[in-house]
Amino acid sequence: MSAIRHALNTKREDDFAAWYQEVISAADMAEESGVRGCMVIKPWGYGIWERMQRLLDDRIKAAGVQNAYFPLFIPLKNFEREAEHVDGFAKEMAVVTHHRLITDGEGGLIPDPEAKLEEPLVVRPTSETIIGDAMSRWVQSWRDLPLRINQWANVVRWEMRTRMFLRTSEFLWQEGHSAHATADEAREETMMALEMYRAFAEEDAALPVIAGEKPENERFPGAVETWSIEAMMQDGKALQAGTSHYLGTNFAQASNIRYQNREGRETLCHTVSWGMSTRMVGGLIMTHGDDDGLRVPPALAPFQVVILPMLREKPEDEALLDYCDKLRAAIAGQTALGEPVRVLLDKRPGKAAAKRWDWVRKGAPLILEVGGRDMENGVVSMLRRDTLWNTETGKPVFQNPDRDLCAQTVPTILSDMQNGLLVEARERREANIRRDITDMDALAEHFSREAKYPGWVEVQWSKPTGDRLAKVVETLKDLRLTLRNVPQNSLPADGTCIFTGEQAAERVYVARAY
RNA sequence: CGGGGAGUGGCGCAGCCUGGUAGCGCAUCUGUUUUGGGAACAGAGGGUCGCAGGUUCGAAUCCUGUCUCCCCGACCA
Repeated sequence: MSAIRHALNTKREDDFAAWYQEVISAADMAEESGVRGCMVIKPWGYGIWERMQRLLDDRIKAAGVQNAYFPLFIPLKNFEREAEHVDGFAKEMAVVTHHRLITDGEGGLIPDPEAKLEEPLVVRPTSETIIGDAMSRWVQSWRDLPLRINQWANVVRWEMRTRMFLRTSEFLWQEGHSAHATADEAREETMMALEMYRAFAEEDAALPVIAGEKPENERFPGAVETWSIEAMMQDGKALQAGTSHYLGTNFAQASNIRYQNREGRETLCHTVSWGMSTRMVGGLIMTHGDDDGLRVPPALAPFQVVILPMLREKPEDEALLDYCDKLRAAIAGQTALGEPVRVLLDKRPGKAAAKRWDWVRKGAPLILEVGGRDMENGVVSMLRRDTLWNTETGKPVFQNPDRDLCAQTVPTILSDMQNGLLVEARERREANIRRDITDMDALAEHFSREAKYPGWVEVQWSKPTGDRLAKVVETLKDLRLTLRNVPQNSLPADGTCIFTGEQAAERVYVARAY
């Protein structure tokens, strides 16, 4: 077995945080902007986000939800209406107080004191209040319900500590908002969104997730119930990858969203909100990345196949390019995962071998290198990103299929790869979940070990509330652990609560989290 | 926001303690020879040392302030 020369300098097992950052820069996904907590998303990173948008947006529209757009700025008083909401977000809001700059006389600019806003505007951290305002105008009658809206937008939360994609001051997301006549209907919508996220994560992003309800202490500020999908990263930590909230009538009350029912009585609506963000890109990296960079699931890859002609800057290049272009056209004519295959013929000058490693780091699923000898034999040299190395020789594994057959097999390979990434991630997750820990000592022991991948623990608990829950949360905090969610469809509880010793009510996941 | 570390050509770093002509590696450009698996050699270009003040004849270096990034914590749908 020969040593493999990986495409990255940092290995996951040596320094996971450093590895994560190296993937982002080596795969050319994003970079620091110089503005605190804000990043520049580069074409490859943004292309992946665009794919996520496309696929999730298709699901949103298929569910009958319509897109709209609401303002970036929210009057401060909108926020004051929902007390818990204020508490939850007040500490992390960007505020606009002036609308004009003047020179300070020393070559600089300062806000013009004369141009102070009567009422400050906050930059939206989420849009419940401003959309609630609109909903209060749009909803009059029971016939206007349900009202189901989604917006794709940027939001700002002034976070203390930021990490690219995982927690940035400004991030991109979609937020769905709906108003319903009844609690049952609103809860059904909450679950619809949760299921949509689960399906998107698993089918499109190849990210296995646990869908479940967040405990009381982890609820969205102002929500009655918060549900999430949780994914396990390769370092064993949990990442909340999407949330769906049943808001009861709290926000309807605050924004005055009422309708006249069939009996003519004024009635409060029940509202719902749900969101998924660019954080998903971070989850993708930490789930599918390896020591050679990112591996993009084919459904999300901006380019699923990259063709690299081995150009020599000589007259014969023309014939080679022609050969490659026929290959490109044949592949582009194929359908994989329900869409035309996205293929790039990378004609940039430069050595094919150097470009190959660029695309490996970016995680393009299939790389096809084509040289003069391939052309003579009517074949291509194919490299699969998911099975890159021959561990015996320490060299990349090239296959040499016939050019025309190759085009036809691309869809199968891509769909195998899509499925393979999901299976691999799911197996890794299952191998790192413990379900046999029943007392706090064992829990502490499990997470105190030097183990690189402590993973998650599913425990049984009595679902305490209020102060008793606060005590549990405090205990877990000492172990740097958090309650993740109570999975749907889990086995009923049959033991005692690991925290209180009482009869258990349900099962809940405990993990370190991002 | 607390503790720690760091900002010097595109990237990674040395120089700072003890002030005196801004350096190295990679990358880039040009040339030559190579080239079917991450090329070699030679030459060249590129930086007012994060920013703003101060001390000094002289500041990357010393002092003050400030911004940004990384790690740990606190915080965080």
